[in-house]
Amino acid sequence: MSGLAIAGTSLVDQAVRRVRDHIRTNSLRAGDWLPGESKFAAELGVSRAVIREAFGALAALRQIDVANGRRAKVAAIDGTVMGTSLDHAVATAQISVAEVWDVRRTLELRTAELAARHRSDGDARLIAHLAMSMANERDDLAAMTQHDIAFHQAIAQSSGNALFLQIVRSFEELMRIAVPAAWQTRTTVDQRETILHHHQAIAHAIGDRDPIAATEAMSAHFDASIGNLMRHGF
Amino acid sequence: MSGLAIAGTSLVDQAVRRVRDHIRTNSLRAGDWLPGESKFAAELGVSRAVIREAFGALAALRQIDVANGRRAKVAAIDGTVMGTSLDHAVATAQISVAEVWDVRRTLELRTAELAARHRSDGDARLIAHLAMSMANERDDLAAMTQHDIAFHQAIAQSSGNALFLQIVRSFEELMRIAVPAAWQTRTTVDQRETILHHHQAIAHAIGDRDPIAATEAMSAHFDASIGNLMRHGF
DNA sequence: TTGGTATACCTATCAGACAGGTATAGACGA
DNA sequence: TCGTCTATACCTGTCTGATAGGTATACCAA
Repeated sequence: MSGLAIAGTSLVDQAVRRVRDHIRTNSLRAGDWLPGESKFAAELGVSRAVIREAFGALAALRQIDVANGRRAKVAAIDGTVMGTSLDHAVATAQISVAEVWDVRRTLELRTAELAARHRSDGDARLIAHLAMSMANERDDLAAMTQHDIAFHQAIAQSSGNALFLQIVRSFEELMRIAVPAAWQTRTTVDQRETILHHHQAIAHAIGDRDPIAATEAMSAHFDASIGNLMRHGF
Repeated sequence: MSGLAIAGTSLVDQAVRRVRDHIRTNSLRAGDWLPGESKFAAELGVSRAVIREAFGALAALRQIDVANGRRAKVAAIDGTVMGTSLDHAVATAQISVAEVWDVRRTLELRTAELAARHRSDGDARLIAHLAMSMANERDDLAAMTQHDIAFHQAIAQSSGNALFLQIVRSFEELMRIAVPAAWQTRTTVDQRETILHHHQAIAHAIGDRDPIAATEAMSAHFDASIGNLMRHGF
């Protein structure tokens, strides 16, 4: 009706591109406001429904935040996008947990190394505290899982590289399922103590600002954990 | 009006969850069909507009494919989601190119190692061919960039781990800008030859099934490339 | 100056309508 | 009997217009 359809792209796609361009052209930063839906609708000569779908798509990608009553704003970075993608890929059997864990291992050997180099004193305290909490609450599976996840994220945070943190965060959903499952395959007290010691060894190495030891401790940790996962056919 | 609003979640959010649940509950795989929009609308007691926005959100996340006239189907995995997230994060200054490149380096040292272990003969041929193409077309910046990107993706492909490939693919957009930029900071013939030799060394190591040499060659490659990027304040 | 309220603006959702793409059952010819 | 073509039912893409309800701000009163 109104507006020429450009080469096979839907109006919604064009709207998405227009909003992205607006962000780039005006060098908007996280927290900055966008014009309202009607503004974009009028500008593109399309109905508000089209812009709504475009906003919805960008909100799904966590590039903008929308809320009832107020205008949309540019969103702060958020690892949940990659997280939900991973979940979907695993749920539809396009990627195996073993493959995800290999990627995790690769990244977390590096975050351990970087954390050992760049940690602040507060970082070191938090990491040590989380390793200790895991040991203290070894009988509360849910609490221990939570600490385990926080432990790995704290290390990524200490690496000083925001992207590592976001990616490690995206593993959270999968860890929430896989960590307790792996823990329950460890039937002897010995096996469980080994895992807890690994965490403390990592914390110590980072506390000592020893990158090599940190990498090795993390490597040993993954060898033990992943080996177990694989043996149980995850 | 119709349907109780559950604790602050919008109807669209509920619809998104419902569709995701449908996929999981029925163990749908990539390519499988979903019910039509009206079916979901009737089931949830909401208007079709709500379902459309939900479908749009999932399509933006590449979890489903929608097209005019036919029902939506479960989408095959696609690294562009993380790619657009990266672009957005970099464009809004939430992540620096240096941070992305550190992550790239970390992952690609591993893909080089895995490729050396798991490559097929066809993989090795393709990788060697791309390294040679880069050298042959060293004067055509666009063609060389394309081959460079394909080279790194071919290695990730040869790793045998689909997730590595998807993540490496997500760097494509950034590489398309950064690779030519970096190339133009290399003013002497020597500097450029070095980069080309690095690529061929990687290809050889993978061809020789030598994981250690492959890792080292990739490491040397990144040292040279990133060092250059950093010095020019990217 | 302070505090509260009316109001303008904005998003969330609905209902109904129409245009145009896809797929398939059934008609038709070989 | 089998292949090919077409009419049709179903589906998505988009529009219009309307209502409900959340937010923020200008303005008035104390």
